[in-house]
Amino acid sequence: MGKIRDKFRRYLSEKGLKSTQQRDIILEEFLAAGSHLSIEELYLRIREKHPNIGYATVYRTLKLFSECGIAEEHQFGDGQTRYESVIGEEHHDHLICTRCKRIIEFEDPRIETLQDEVARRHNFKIENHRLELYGLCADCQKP
Amino acid sequence: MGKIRDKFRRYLSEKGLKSTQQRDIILEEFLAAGSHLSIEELYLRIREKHPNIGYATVYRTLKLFSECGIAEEHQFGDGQTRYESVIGEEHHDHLICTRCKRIIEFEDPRIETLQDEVARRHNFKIENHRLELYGLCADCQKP
DNA sequence: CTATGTGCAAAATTTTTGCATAAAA
DNA sequence: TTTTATGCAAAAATTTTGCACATAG
Repeated sequence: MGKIRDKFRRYLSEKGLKSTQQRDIILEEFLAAGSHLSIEELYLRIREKHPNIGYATVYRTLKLFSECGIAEEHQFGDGQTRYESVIGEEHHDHLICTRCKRIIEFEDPRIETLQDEVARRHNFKIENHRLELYGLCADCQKP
Repeated sequence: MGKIRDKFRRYLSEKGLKSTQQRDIILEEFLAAGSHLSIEELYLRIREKHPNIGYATVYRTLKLFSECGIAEEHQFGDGQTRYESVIGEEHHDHLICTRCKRIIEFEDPRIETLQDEVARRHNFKIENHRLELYGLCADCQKP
C-alpha cells in the first residue's frame, strides 16, 4: 500500500514537481474511497474535511495520478470521467449493468493472452487496455 | 447497405417517429463518412452542403442511430464522443495509437467466446462490449 | 389536424485556464 | 529566492433543453 505513495513521491521528484499537502490529501482520499469514483464524487468527499481545496486542484491532481500510473481514467458512458486506482492489483476489466449501473470487476488471463497476440500481429505495443461488457446483471434480468 | 436505411425506417415507424429530410441527410452523411467521426466532424461535413441543419439535430439524430442499433458511441479519451456505423459489419475492436491517434480495427472471435464465458459465469447478459488496446502503433515505435 | 421534429439560442455540464497569492524546495 | 502549486473565477468545450415554428403522417 505504501507502494502507491512511494511511486507518486518518486514521480514528483523525478519531474521536479512538488509534494504538497493538497496532493497528499487527495491521494489519501482517493485511496480510501472505493473504485470508480467520478471526479465530482471525490471532490465532494474531500470537500467535507477540507472545504478549501478547489475543484481545479482535484482535476489537476487526478491527471497527475493518471500520468504517473497510479490511477486509470475511465469513461463508462454517463458523461463523468471516473478514476480507479491501479497499482498492486491485477489488471481487471468490467461488467457494467446498463440498468442499475452496477460495476462488476473480473479478470481473465486468457483474454489478456489473446490481446497480446493481436497486438503482436499488428506490431503494436500495448501500454494499456480497456475491456467493458455492457448489459444486464443477474438481478436486473429478473422482471 | 440498404439494410441500414431499412432498419432505421423500420425503427422510426415502430416508435411512431417521423422520417424527415434532416434525418435522411444525416444518415447519408454518416454512412458516407469514414468511421469514428466525432459529432463535430460530422456536423461540419453536413454543414457544407446543408448549412441550415443545426447542431442539436445532429446530436439528436446520432442518439437515435445509437438507440436503433445502427451506430455505436465511443469515447476514446479525447473528450469527443465518436460514432461508428455498426450494421452489416462484424463487431470489431480497436487498437488506438496514443501517439499518432491512429485507430486500427481488429476482431478475434476467440476473445468474444471468452467474454461470453465470463458473462455466463456472472449470470450477466451482454448487450454490447468494448475492447480497446492503447499503445504505440508500428510506425510510432520507430525513433 | 395533430403529433413529432427542427433551429436557434440559452442553459447545463464538465473540464481547462489565467492570474495573483501561497507554499515547497 | 526561485519555481511550482493553489484557489478562485472566468473561459472553453461539449451536450442538453425550451420554445415557437415547420413538417410529416
